[in-house]
Amino acid sequence: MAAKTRSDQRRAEIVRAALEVIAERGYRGASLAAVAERVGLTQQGLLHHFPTKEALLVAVLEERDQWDATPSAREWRMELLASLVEYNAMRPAIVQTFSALLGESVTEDHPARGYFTRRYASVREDMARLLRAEYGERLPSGLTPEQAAPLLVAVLDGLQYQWLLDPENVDMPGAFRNFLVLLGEQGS
Amino acid sequence: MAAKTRSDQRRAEIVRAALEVIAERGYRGASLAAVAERVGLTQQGLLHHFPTKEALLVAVLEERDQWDATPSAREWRMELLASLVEYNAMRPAIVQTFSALLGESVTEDHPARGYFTRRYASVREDMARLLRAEYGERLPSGLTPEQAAPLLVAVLDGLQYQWLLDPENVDMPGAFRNFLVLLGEQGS
DNA sequence: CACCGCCTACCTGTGAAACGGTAGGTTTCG
DNA sequence: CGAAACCTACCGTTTCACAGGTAGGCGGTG
Repeated sequence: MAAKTRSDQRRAEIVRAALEVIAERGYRGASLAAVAERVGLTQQGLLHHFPTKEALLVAVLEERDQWDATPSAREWRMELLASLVEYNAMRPAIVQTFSALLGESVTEDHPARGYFTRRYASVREDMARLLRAEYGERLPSGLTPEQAAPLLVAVLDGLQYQWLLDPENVDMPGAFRNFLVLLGEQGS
Repeated sequence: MAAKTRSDQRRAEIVRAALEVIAERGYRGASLAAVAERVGLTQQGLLHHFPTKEALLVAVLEERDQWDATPSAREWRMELLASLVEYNAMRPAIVQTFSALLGESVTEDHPARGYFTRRYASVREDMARLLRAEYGERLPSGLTPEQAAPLLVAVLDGLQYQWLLDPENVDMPGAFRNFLVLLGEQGS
């Protein structure tokens, strides 16, 4: 599937440009004209590939889904999670895109709201599974995987905001590793 | 100071309305007309009290500063923090306002960016202070207060997003209490 | 108390820009 | 030749903001 037709290539270019513009201005602030200009198109030329602005957003979100579906279908380990954070720390643009979208998505009738709601439910499940694989039914702290999973996700997101706002003073990968210590170890 | 002149009352009304509209549409999506209508004014009438949209945002942020400055100047305890989360869980609107603003603020040239950067630096300090008062130089896990503080803040924010997106399935106060267990106790 | 002038709090009117989207023509390429 | 890719032209709406007018309360003065 997904033959590399000329059209598909163009669409991929546009989606990448949209990621950038959304990172800079958010979804509401991202104009079709700005995205179009970045790939050397007019706004109407862009609308030929994506009939509405919302269709473009959907494509962006789908791109993201394929993005972390690649690490061989949700069979991570704790170590990989830490290195994922390190990887993210080298790509502020992409982190910024989805942090901005997450923030917007809590507002009413936002077109990404359903996506994020579903996604976080699913990510929490994945994380609970991962924690169970790592620690069994009880973490060293006594929490169940289902209790710890939302905290793990919250730390990932929360650290991203602090880091995006002040990358000089917030060591995201280091902080996350500290959290893993918190999860895994009992008083030294 | 701050005599309750007619003007000050009006401004307070407007700020409250702005909080609501921002919660629903974000800052970029919040139109002056929508805020004005909510207090029974025209958009131009509103601009008499706040000369620009940005001035209104500044007033909203200042309101927030006074908001949690009231708990007797940063002398909280861990217990109070948990009950603050419970309190927030009863006021989704206000949480939504500032979660939406935080999300937007990571985009370029956002007028609230400086505010949030400063605020988070200061909140991390406050939290480190609080943790030190509670646990001394080392938490049970071995982390220093300065290492744990960003994690505490991250959990607070991250949980808010998960809860706003899916209040039925995310028990924010409960999850936060679990985090306090993680911070304070060693395996049961 | 009557009058007057002024300042505050609004209003109407207007504008320029940006927005997403439609319609329809033209080029390019297989 | 036919379809896909892209453009020009346009439209209606919404946005923040400016300009200028008006109504009403309030203080001072005769």
